[in-house]
Amino acid sequence: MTQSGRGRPREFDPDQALSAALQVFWRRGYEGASLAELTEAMGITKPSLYACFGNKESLFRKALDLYERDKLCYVRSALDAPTSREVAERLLRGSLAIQTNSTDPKGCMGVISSVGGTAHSECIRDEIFARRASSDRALIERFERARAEGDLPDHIEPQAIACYLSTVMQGMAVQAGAGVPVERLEALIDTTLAMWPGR
Amino acid sequence: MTQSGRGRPREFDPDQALSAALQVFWRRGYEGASLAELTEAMGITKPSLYACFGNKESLFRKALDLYERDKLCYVRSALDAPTSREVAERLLRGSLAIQTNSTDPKGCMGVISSVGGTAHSECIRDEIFARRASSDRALIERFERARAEGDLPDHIEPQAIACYLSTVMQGMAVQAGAGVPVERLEALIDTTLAMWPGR
DNA sequence: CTACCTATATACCGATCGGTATGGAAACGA
DNA sequence: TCGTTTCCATACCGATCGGTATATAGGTAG
Repeated sequence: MTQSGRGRPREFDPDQALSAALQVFWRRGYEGASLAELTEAMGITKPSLYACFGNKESLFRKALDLYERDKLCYVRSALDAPTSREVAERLLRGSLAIQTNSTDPKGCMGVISSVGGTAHSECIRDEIFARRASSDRALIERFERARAEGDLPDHIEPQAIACYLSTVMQGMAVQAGAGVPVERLEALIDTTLAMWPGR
Repeated sequence: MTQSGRGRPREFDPDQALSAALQVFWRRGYEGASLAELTEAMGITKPSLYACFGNKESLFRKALDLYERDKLCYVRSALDAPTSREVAERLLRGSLAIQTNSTDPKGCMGVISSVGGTAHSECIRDEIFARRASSDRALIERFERARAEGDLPDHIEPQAIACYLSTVMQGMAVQAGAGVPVERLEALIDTTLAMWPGR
């Protein structure tokens, strides 16, 4: 990752290679993605990968950053929705959109990489849990605001409804990863929104 | 697995060994569980394992059978509940009970073993998907009956509400596997049941 | 053109993967 | 007691794991 201008320039585009790595990590999870599959998808050799991205773990973190930046950007705008119901709808439809994209792997990369696996990848799991916790905090705060603004009944706990919504999203990720067709998941979203306890 | 009465009898209890294997598969998933960790937990050597259980895949299937028999037995009785809401409640509380048992691994073994992983374990995934599909079918049929009996409003599609409920359960499994404390998941169940659209 | 620097390609590292061959040790029927 | 049958322990199999040493190819700065 030096690129000082002196010496032979690299022959591949790091952004493009990282994007290819993201696809592999997304489909296989951290441990399921082998160096062989990664380098083949990225179109580079192992020494090039290590020179540019460090090791597998740091490559995964960079891929996770890219994932959040490119695929999870809908979360920010979803939280800006005017009512709690619209927040929920944008989050559900946004996550469904990325989880069933025809060009990307099905399901959620965070779920896929944080479930199961050996003891060697505990720090990876912790990393994902930390990011999820920060996202959950933002959601709770948004629903606290919603209750203050009258979007949610007083008997609804912001933390409970936030936990509920992210549970539905994670369950939807499992379903999408299992190959459940989009139409069924759209019906699932409609069902969820029909029961939403507020504006 | 012969046990014909002739020759030296084995020194371990296959049921006990299988139960230990289930713990490992449950915690690590199919691919995350190594033969080394399995044999150590089971207290036997690799040749004993292969003589008694076949190979890793067939050991996993036997462990999955045991899992369904011992841990998923609540599903049958849950479907016998009188109303749709009670079906949902028993399913949710039953799955939470096994997913947060202090002695067992957290989360759902089916989810853990069907998410991510390499291409070598596709048949394992297919096996789990098939079992899940059969369980989903039973749930849909139960909710069809519920609608016929007036437990569910006519505008609720049995397939949609069944998909919704299993999505919540799978999301809860992800949360439990991520270490979310039981109390929060109990609140999640309460939230879900409070929004349940029927008796 | 030269000296230097960096990327690439190949081959390799020890460790671990799932799975097995082999050689005794132990319990059965006779 | 004897032979047979089965189990167990050890060592090993090729393949793959993540990661790297080495040498050559391909550029830039002077």
